[in-house]
Amino acid sequence: MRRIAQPELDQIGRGCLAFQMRSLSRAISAIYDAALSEAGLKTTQFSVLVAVANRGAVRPGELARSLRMDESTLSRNVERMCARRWLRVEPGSDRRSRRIAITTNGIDLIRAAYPAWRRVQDQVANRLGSDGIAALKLLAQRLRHPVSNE
Amino acid sequence: MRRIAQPELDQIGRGCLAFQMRSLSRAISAIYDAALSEAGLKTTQFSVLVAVANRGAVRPGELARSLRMDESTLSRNVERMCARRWLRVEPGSDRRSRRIAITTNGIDLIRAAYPAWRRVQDQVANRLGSDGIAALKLLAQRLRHPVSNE
DNA sequence: ATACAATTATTGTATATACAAGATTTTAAA
DNA sequence: TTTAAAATCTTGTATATACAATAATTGTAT
Repeated sequence: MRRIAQPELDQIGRGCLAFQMRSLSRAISAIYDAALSEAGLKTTQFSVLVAVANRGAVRPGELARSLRMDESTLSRNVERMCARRWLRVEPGSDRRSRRIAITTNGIDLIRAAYPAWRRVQDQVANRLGSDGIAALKLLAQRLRHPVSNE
Repeated sequence: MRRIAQPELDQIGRGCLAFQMRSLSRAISAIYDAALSEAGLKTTQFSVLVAVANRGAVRPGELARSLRMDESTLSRNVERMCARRWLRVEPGSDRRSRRIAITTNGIDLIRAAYPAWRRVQDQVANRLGSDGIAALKLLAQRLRHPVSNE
């Protein structure tokens, strides 16, 4: 088994694309979480809340696909948000499926959190610049649609 | 309190920069985790392992800063990795500080995981393209160093 | 009709993450 | 030197995340 040289190790550490992306995610999430904390919720919760408000009563699986989130992850998130009366789960058309709906409390919470979200969104957008925003879009596209010729 | 219109809601959902970044992080982490699972570790663990191997015995706080990770987060990660005998915590110069070191097992694990990491790194790099990689770098720079004129 | 496959969602278990609150130890100030 | 402040880590608590396993229901093939 070959030895891994020191310069190579350094390249691995700083060069790992997953690490870089996770690092960015942590950084940006911290900024948003700090801004949204005054409204008493987290970034992910805000996203889920808005998604449900946007789509009306929606099946868990469908919502998870839409948010590109694992079903079980969403399930746990919804669980917490139901406990807080921001969401509500109703029986679905099928007896195995369900429908997630937003409550009046949830709608109020979106309204209450919106100013803080707007501020931080503008602030971060400024910080990233238009090319930064474009960079984000590019990455999303590349990760969603793999290049065909390989 | 103003009502938030439907089109605006849609913009909030898909436009939230934190949400986009988290989504990317989930996507890329899933790819790396799948590749590294054959070696029995996760992306973050690999990063921490390599960082420690790279820097030699290092203080927790220093390592956390270097990885841009919360100290408590790192502490918990190290805890798990010590339980697996990949890392070891030694007394530091100070009686309040400590030094994290990699074990022989840890070094072996890096060697064992390296081929899988190399493969997935190349695969994702291909998928992102050189401009994708550049985009990632740009974002990191913008998030680390805020634009001065605002 | 019955047995098997597919759909839909939740639970078990484990890692990742971070804020706030300790617990120790050093340093600095009075 | 006694005491307050700073430094350094870990722990308490909560959320985020996902893979594998389970549970329940519906659809299908024989």
